Amino acid sequence: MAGNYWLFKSEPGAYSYEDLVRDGVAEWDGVRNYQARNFLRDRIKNGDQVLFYHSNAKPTAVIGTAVVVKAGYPDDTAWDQNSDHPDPKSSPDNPIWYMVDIRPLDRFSKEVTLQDIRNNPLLEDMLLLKKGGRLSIQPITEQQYCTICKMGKC
DNA sequence: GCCAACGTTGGC
DNA sequence: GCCAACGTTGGC
Repeated sequence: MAGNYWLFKSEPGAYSYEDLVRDGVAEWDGVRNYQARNFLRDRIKNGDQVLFYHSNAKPTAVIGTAVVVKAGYPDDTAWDQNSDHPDPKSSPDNPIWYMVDIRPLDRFSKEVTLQDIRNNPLLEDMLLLKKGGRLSIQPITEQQYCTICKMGKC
């Protein structure tokens, strides 16, 4: 299988890996950044594998893996005024924002912290480490994915 | 809580 | 189309 690999960021206070395990399947909604939207809409496919990263956490780290179970489709929370992130410019007829569904795979027995990633020369090219690597959805390589999985002993 | 680095908005 | 102001992200 020639799927793609991604890193999804989430603030654990908003939605943690534990929440994903509890829910079983999560709609990855609320992404309001065009670059990330393009990935969600055009590139992320069923079966793609995902590293789940906790940002704004102690420590900031990759917690586990997940798999995409539904490719990009319109984010209907955008036109729900009661949602956490409504956008009046988006509508069912003309959706601006997209989301995917993911399901948890393996929780790491050891969190892979940002510092661990920095310290591994194999991972020096990751967007996460670049200045301004704030994108909440980042493409990663298979090698980067596998390296981090091994570090997390999953 | 601070602040650097971005993205977005809006006046012109 | 430029760019200043503003909001957000996210590490520390």
